[in-house]
Amino acid sequence: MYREFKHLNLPAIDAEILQFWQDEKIFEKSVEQRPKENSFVFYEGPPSANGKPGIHHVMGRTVKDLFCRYNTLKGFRVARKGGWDTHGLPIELAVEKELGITKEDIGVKVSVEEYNATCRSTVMRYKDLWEEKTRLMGFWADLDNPYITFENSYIETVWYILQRLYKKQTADGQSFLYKGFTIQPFSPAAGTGLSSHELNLPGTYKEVTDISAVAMFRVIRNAVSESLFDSDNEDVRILAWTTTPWTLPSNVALTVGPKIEYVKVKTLSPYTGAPVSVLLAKSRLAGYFNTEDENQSFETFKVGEKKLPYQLVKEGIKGSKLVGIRYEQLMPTPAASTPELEEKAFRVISGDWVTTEDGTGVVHTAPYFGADDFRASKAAGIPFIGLPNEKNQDLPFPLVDRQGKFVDEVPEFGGRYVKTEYYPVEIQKDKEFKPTDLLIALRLKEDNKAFKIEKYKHTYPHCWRTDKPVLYYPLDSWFVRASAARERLSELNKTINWHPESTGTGRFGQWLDNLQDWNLSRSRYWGIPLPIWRTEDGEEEICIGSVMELSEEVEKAVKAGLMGKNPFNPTPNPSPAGEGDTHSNIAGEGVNQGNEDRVEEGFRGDWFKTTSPERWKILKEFARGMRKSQTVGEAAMWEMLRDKQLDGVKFRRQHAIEEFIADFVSLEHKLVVEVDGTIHDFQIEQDQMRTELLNAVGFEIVRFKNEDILGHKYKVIDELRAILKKRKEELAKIPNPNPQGSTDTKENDWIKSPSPAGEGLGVGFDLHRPFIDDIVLVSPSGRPMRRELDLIDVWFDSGSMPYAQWGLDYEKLKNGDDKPFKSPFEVSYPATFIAEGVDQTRGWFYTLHAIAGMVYDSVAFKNVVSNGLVLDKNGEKMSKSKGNVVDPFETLATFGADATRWYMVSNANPWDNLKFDTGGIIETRNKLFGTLYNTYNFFALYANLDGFKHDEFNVMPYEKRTELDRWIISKLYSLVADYRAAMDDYDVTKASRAIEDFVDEHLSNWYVRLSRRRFWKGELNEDKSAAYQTLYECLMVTTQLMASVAPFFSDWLYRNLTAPIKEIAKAKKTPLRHDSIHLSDLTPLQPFMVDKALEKRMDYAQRICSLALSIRKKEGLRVRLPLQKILLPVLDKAFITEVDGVKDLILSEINVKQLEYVTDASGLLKKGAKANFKTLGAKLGKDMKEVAAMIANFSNEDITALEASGEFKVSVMGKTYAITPEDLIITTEDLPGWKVASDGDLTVALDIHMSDELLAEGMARDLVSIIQKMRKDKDFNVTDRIAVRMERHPLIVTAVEQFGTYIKDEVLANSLVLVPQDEITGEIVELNDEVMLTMDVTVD
RNA sequence: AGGGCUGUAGCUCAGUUGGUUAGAGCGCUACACUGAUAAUGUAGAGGUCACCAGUUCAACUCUGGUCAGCCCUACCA
Repeated sequence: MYREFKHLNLPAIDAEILQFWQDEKIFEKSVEQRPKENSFVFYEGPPSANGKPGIHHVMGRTVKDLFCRYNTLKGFRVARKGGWDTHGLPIELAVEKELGITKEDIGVKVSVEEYNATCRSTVMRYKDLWEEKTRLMGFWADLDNPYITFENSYIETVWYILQRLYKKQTADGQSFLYKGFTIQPFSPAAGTGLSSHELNLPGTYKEVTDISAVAMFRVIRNAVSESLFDSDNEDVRILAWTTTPWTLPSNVALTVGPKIEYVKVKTLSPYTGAPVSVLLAKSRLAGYFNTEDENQSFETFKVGEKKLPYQLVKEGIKGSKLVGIRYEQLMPTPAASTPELEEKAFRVISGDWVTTEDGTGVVHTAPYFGADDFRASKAAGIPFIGLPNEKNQDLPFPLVDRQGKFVDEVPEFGGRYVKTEYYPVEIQKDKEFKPTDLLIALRLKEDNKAFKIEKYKHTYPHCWRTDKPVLYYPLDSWFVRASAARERLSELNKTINWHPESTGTGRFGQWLDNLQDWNLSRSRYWGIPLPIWRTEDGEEEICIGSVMELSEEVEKAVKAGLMGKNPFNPTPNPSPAGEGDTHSNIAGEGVNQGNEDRVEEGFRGDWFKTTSPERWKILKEFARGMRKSQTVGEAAMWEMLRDKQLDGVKFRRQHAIEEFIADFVSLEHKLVVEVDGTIHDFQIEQDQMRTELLNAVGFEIVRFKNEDILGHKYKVIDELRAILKKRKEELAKIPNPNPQGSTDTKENDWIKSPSPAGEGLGVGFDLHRPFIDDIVLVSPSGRPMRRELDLIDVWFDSGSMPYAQWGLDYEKLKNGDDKPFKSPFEVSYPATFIAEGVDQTRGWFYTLHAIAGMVYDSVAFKNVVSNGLVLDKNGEKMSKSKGNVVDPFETLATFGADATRWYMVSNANPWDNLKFDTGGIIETRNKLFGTLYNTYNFFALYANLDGFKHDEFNVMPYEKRTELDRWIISKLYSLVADYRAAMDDYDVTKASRAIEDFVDEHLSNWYVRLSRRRFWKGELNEDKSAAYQTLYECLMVTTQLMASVAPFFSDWLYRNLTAPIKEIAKAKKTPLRHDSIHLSDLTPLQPFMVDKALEKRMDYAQRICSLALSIRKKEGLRVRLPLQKILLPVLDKAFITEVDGVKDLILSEINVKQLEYVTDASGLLKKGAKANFKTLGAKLGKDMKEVAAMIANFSNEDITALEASGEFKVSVMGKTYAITPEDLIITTEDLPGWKVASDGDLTVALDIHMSDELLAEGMARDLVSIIQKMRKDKDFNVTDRIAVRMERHPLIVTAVEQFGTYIKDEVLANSLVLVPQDEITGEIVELNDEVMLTMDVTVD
């Protein structure tokens, strides 16, 4: 039996199928049953579980899931390893908000350890919700073994990638990973760079009034500039405007817009009256000159007057013509002068970004203090101005230091702050005080270098913390030299199949073409540390590529005495020199046996115990609270001790030891430093006891009072130094008190943070800060190297995912494998397909591409679908503040996953923004799922009645089936072809719409409607069996095609359809043996099943029926009333054969007795002709219109003549054209005397004359209809036989007499009796609006 | 500011290499059908294809510009 259902309940289906998938491990099977070597590689872009999943994630993941499922059906093995993105600013910000701290407080109020531990616990906060959503929406991914970006194995693989970049060199020997600088927002007041996020905080941009200056740069006369000079002694200057006069000493270039038109104006210097010729953009003239003053006398001008006479002497100078002109440096700093600068700088260069909205159309360019300036100068090969830098000849120190002061070498202004706000308030208020910008402006005036000095109001960014202006300033960063790979990346991109294409060529392609170096550095805490260790002077450095390598380097450092112990024990790869082993294997062994001076750092071994883990936890909580309420003295002390400031000794703050919390403690020196606030005066006894107990476990205690610290800082430090030295010596003498203990280092060792389970090296050691910062390596020359404190951009994390998701394989690494990643990397690279939001274009898409391109000269993905945003139904972005966010759980629970998924991909292309409207889901549910469900139920109902069971071994050959059957089969396989083509092209919208169309238009509304009779009429004969088989096949194939987008419903339907034959199918291993549709093989293309001619025929039938029905409608002739004849004008010979094939269908559908064709010969047709513009256009050109009008006026005879002769000549304006039948579209306009309707080239005419017989038959049908209705109202079973008695009404007598048998047959009546009116009881029914009659229907 | 996407019926969307009646579904109005019935059919109303200019015999379609919405990037002398 096939299962039958009362109502469609998609959420219930979801639940049933989810359970089934879980019980039977369908996902796992669907992957594993496919051969490994036939892999379709998918990469999951890792989401962050830090935020709750939204409805847009359902969108993104639907796209991902459906192509994976589709390719699974196609026979590919599609592994989908899940992943989690765990680093990054959003997480840090969330943690900071939670802890109530700012970035500045990290390491002060909260230790880096704690901070990172909180990050670690926060990132997975909503993991459960994510997993639940993933499950409920039917996104198949392996979430049991996800890659997690904070795990050591992930981190070390990223290191490996970084190391490859570090080792890779450009043609001219530059490393792909280098330290450089960029111009970044910088707050001298806070002494820190600001992230763009910080710059976007509200209130950052403030309106301020600055001194602006238009400076005059004197042009040097030479071959390039010659054309600008009119006379020998002419003083030609270029005008450039700035709102930051303090950057003028750093000017190295003037930037002009290449397309902007410039003019030369003869005038006088407003402040000195000296004659001068100035260059500026033509459109900016009005900003500096008044037309009234044009050509006024120069003689009468006096300095200080407003009316400045001028003369326009040269126009039409394109900016590009000015490029290369040299000028005199405006404000030289002799100490900064170099031959290179003199040779290459102080030139006019070109920049597209120059505008003429403000200023003079010439931009003063000081590369150290503006990002655009920096780029433009670099591109033009202009050196930067500044003081000599021994370490890097190419990059001198800027003329402004990090405090925001001019360096001393700057004449006249050295030592001055560049912005007024940086001065203490008292100084700013001083009457004599003048802003530096003003002083500079005055100097320019005096030197005849200023054209206009004025106050200027504009918005300027301010540091949100100090409220003081921000400077753009060069800051150190590590970069990936992506610009060196620009062309190659661009080339590789052209091989990628983008959806939509425009993203690949447009947004992404253009971005690649203008690729800048990738700034990797982030001065943060929670992220992957940069694996570069450097000596203090930066001369020696090492880039680490694995934990194994790090371990080896640590071994060297241990031997050199820079590290106490290697935390990466056991070393799988012992250092070649055997002696290293003695003090690296077993904890505690040998470390402190002599050799006292080498111990400077952490990892002194495990011989000290602090307190029990349980107790420690409680104390830690307590200590955290204490940190927040520290005393002034404690704060001051911490300022001195933190970050190993005191001789590199690591101090911990508020650390728990045994039962106590020590204010400060150096564990390696076993020294506790207590700072006594006022409360200690009242608890002398407790303090005493505490001291004794701590002494007992080997700690020494020093106490300071608040006032000691506040008053005599340096004395305190000196004292501490002395004590530390003493402690060191003492400790060296004490043998290890607990050599056997602490083997259980995982539990006890505070060094180790809760590191996730991993494998291999360094388990238990967290590669994050601060722990990694404790590792000191030794340089080849024997000097200590410390880690560069930067973290890397989290985008690098996710871009490394193709490699890091598997981790490093040390065997391969040792063998020098080029791609030393664990299996199954070799069959998992590059990705065949990825999908992500379009906002990832410059995010994940880029980082994947860039890393793969630079590291392996390969693409990382071959096909990519970028999906758009999910907006609310009004097209507005969803946001919590607007309250228009859609809860994905609610949506899934209400409508089910399938309808939601289907709606999302079919309503609009995934890459277009989706206006999410639940109304659309309802529509999808009703139209597609409802229809299909009805169709299935219809099938199940009758199949069960007839005892039909699909038999794979006894299928009727297609050629034996009816026209209608063969038609729907043809349509079905046309759909298969269209669907596969669209899906192979990653166009799921097209594919899903094709299915909708098939199900609704063809299967339900045509095939099932016309076949209904076959299912419920008569015994299970051949024809009926064919109908079942055909419908079964349609349902089966359709549901499989739907399986990718609607995995639940399709599996449910598949299981219902196959349940009755599952046993046999399994036994005989037929295609239907699979338990789940997701394990089946996609229906192959069946070109032989597709019969386009048949489809065309049926299309005729559908259109003819539609036209005939519309005539009936117009004439008020109900369909039950049979008509005698339909006439079809014949336009070409094939038409007759084509329509003949579907003649019976048409006749029964529109209830007409016969069909006749009318040809020209009949003389009945009235034809019309229209120009076929497509063919005529080329022929006629301009005469098109006239000829078209002529053709429209063709008479019947003209057309007939043309058709007969095959040619017709028309002449227009003296030209003669030959028109062939192909140039005309001939239609039948009318059949005089008939009721006619037409659609395009198709016309039908109906004979609407009635006869008694037709009327009787119509009446019989009306009776059938009314009896059927009564059967239904009375809830009879479909198979019940009945007895019918009805009133002998005069209008029905003929019908009953002539068509009695027919009626009985139709309504399954054993008897049909006409009874006089007064003898009948029963219901009074209304027959076709005319007749009221009494009727009695009972089960017989 | 730069780059990208989108703009077609009240709503959601199709619209092939330019070709003369610009389509579908929903919604609305009217009617019909009824052994799929919380379905279905037919008909109707509803469009300056965002706007302007150009190319062309012919533009929703191609080109340029404008406007609006959104996304990404950048923040300016």
